[in-house]
Amino acid sequence: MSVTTLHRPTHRDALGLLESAFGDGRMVTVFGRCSVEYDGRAASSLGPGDRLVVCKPDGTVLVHTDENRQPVNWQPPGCVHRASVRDGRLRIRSERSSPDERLDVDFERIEQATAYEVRDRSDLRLTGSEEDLRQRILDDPDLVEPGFVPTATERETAAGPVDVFGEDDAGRPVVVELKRRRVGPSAASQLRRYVEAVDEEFPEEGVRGLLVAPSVTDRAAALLDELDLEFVPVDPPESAAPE
Amino acid sequence: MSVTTLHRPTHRDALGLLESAFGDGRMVTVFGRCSVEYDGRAASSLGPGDRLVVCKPDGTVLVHTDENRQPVNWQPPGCVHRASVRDGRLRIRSERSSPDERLDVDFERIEQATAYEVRDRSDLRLTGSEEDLRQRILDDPDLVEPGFVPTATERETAAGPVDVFGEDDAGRPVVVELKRRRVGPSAASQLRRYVEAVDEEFPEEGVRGLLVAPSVTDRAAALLDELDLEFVPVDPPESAAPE
DNA sequence: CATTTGATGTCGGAT
DNA sequence: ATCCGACGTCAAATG
Repeated sequence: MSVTTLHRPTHRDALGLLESAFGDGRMVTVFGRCSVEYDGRAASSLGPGDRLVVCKPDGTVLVHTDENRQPVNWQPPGCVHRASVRDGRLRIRSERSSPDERLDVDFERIEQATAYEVRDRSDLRLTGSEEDLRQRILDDPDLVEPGFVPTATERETAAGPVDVFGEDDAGRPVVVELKRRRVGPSAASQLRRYVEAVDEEFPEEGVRGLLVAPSVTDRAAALLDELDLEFVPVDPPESAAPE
Repeated sequence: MSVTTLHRPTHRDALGLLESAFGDGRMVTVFGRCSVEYDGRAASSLGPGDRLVVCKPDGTVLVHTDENRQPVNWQPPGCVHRASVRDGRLRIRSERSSPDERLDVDFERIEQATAYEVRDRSDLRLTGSEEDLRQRILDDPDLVEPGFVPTATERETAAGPVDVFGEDDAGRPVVVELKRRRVGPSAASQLRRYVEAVDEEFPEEGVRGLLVAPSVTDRAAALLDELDLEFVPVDPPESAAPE
């Protein structure tokens, strides 16, 4: 049986469904009027309202209102769900340690409770990521500049790994930082850290820093200019083709 | 009626429910075997599997598998949902412009389709954010250091707004960057940008930069040291009380 | 609109 | 376990 639904169940009947579903690894949704308390990395309190609560077998909890992509409250994977009935009302508690965090969802009315058997073997295939941009540049280094020769990716430095490392046509070391979208000041700072670290390794060699991205903000452009870093425009990885 | 559910509906019946719900601002979930195609800022393809699809009246779409806090695919608020039946199968399409993005969810089997009336007037009250940390420091500046006098928050500089700006007991300008949790190299770089900008405004005054956070990573500590920036430990805003 | 930054960010990969 | 950076990040505040 793939889906089991209770419509306007008693809190005790809902409890039975949840305990059964938590026990055998099914996903659960409960819709109804509830309040939510969270305490952990931060703390929050949410008064009564109608929400959709999703409990996943991996320990995730999501509390969704009718707005926004983000849940209003949640618990990440790795938590332990427990359901109980106190004073005739359903409570879903989800906890974890390190960090210590607790989420309580208290229902005053339950419109629907559902358990789902989920079979899903497919993996998402995504294109247009920074990884794809890197591959494009390795395939055609002239996209960066004529004569550029990549020698390493994710090359370790004292400041962390550099996206693409190589040499320009004059043999100078080149640090390339890739961004899949328009960048702000933080990307310029990141590139700066890498260049400074590589400069320590190759003193007197005039290490160059290149920010490869579709575009930069004004402030980032000013920062790059001040730091003698260079911006190389590239087409965005996937242009959302209007039609 | 607050919740309307169809169990193993025909695709055409599910279509009716969705069109009705999209029309009068109800939230919808559909659970079943589906495939998902996305094209926009990036592009993705997801083969068949059982997922919970949530459509919100604000234009949000979420496609959730039985794992992870994040939906495997989604559409942000502001999109327009449309449902249709092609070759006897339900498709939910959600689109927006600027940027041009499209999400298609194609069902081959529908286990359940539900529409919800959502009433929710409560707002989340959250404590433990960076904002709270700032308030704590304004209330008791000695948490930063004895004699520190804050003079402004969100003070504008050429590099952007500084969290807290003030003077130390010797009258030197102080730039404070706040973080609610353990910080890495990027926070040190951020503070550096602000200090350099303020230094341009107050040359020769020896502007100090203080990173106020619960802790720092080794690399960040080394970076701060190298840049003559200071780390000030503070208790995290909400200590997850173990018990 | 675009920019900037925080977030209970989440997530994956590497150490 | 921690560290680090990407993310179709999202979301809010601000110009």
